[in-house]
Amino acid sequence: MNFQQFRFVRAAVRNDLNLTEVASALYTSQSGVSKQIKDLESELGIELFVRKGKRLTGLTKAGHSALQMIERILLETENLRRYADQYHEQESGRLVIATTHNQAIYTLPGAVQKFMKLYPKVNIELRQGTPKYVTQTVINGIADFAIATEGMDQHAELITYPCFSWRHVVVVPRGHALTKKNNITLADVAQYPIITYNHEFTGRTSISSAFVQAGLTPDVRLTAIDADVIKTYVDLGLGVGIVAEIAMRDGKYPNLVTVAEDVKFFEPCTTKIAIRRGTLLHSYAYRFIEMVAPELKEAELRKTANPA
Amino acid sequence: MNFQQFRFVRAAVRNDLNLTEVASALYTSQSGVSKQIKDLESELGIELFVRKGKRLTGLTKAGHSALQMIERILLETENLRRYADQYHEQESGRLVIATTHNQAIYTLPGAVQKFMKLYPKVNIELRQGTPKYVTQTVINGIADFAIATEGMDQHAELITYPCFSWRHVVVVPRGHALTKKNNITLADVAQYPIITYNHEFTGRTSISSAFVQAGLTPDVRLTAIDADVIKTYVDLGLGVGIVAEIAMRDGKYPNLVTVAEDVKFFEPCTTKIAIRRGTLLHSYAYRFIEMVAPELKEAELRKTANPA
DNA sequence: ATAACTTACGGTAGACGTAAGCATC
DNA sequence: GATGCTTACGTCTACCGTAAGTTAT
Repeated sequence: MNFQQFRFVRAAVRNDLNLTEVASALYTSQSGVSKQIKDLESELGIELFVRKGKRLTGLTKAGHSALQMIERILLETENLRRYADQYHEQESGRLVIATTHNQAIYTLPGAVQKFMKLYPKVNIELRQGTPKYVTQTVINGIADFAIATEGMDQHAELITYPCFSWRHVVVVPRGHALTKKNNITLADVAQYPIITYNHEFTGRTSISSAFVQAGLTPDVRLTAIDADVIKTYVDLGLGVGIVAEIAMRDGKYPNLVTVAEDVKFFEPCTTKIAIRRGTLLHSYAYRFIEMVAPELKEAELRKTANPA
Repeated sequence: MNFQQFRFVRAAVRNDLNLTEVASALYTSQSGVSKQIKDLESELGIELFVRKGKRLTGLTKAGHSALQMIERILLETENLRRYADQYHEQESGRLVIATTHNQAIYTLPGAVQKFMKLYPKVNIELRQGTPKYVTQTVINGIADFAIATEGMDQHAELITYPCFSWRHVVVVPRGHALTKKNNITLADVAQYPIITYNHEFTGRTSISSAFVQAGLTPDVRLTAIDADVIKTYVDLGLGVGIVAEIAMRDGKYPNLVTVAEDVKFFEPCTTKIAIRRGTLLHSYAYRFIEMVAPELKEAELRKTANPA
């Protein structure tokens, strides 16, 4: 039993049981991976993987349980290494952040800029994707933490911390009919084609529920993954946009205006930071989080994510 | 980083930082231990031990935290091995039970006998000692579980399960004055020299508190670690014995009788089984526990000792 | 003076990589 | 036939043990 074997097993599961991929992902030879896994199985006296001839097709029942233990052991070993690193006052390394487009482009830039000045030797990686991808990336330990708004609360493996709240706003080109109307209602908005986020990719619960509650079925003509695409099409006069208010603060589309911003058609959304339970981060990761949400202090995060 | 290094660090702390002892305990060379520990320290980039010249004198602050992580990693690795063993339906191995004399001699024999028939290839080791030794042995992972009455509830690392309750009884030689008296009180008992358990070694809270509550200061003339010694001296007429009622069921001292057994001078004691939290036992260990306390089922023990 | 850790060094087991073999798709 | 796992084998790293060196008690 050694850590390398554990890493191979974990990677095998994460790479669809393709040992060739595992080998390339972990920068080693395929035959070595194969042998180490077999060695581990023989030492434990149980088969971890179901094999069909020479192909791995799944985990055995025992393998499933063993995998959980192995993942925990590796997690804690990585914690130990990170702990040592930070004790060492190390200020170089990697910082992997899983996030969605909205956060990557509208909320993170300020923190990233500050962080890069403070820790010039830390390599920042933004892993951008859907909420599902974001949570998976953190659960797998590929990213140190996540910043996103949707899809992070349903996972027992994650612990989430609220950062800030915001609402969706209605956006139209300057001079649009809605800009001339007073006392705008959601029904008024629903009379125009809607351009907003793709549900599957971005989550837009608060938007949908607002229309449902008002008894309206909006004509969602076009959906996109990020606000910039949406704004581009609204700018072209193809419909009324609904985007996060933070997406309107960059002033890059001078021809677009928000309407009835005081009406608050939609329930607020809360952007959260998620850390995998039991994960200890580098000290600079906590610094980064504090830059995004100053009220989230390292001591608190460490305590809640690592009870005991 | 490898498991051997972790084992060396753990053993170093458990063997008073004496690496020579560590080497002999783990059946390896002293120089190897020394080198591996240094290698680990250099890989982590932190000193785990405080050194005074060539002698280890303590743990550093970082070493203290690292030790906790290391112990947890080793614990879970041992769990993995045991899990595999039991999946393998393995019926050979070791079963280490930490216990006190009283349990070793009066409650365990029946279970041990049954167990040895059922699992002839399992080596049973009874680690007998004081309550403090018993708890320490389980916390260190040297014993699989403990059976004892006192001193196990104060440890957060342990989870205890009540097995059965019993009381202490008053024992005298046949024909003793107390056997002729009716309506015996504790005050009557206190008029004679008392022979009972050594407080430090065995714990005798319920005995002491009974006398305190009755406003009596008994003349505890002789204390011993085990009931057989006590009974021997009572048999010689040197005083009145107070022993666990279970110790009177063997019939080996035909000249001794209990007095006023219906009076119940002392509060009941509960003998408990303790498992270190996070420890997974061999299946045969659960079988043994069920033999001692049939209501303690494997599923329940595994669930409570291994949440998540 | 003794106990105890470190350093040096040679031997060996085990991990790694290349290449060939064989089983699925 | 292509992909992908296993087996075989040579290489080399790194762990282990012996022995000598060094530092506290």
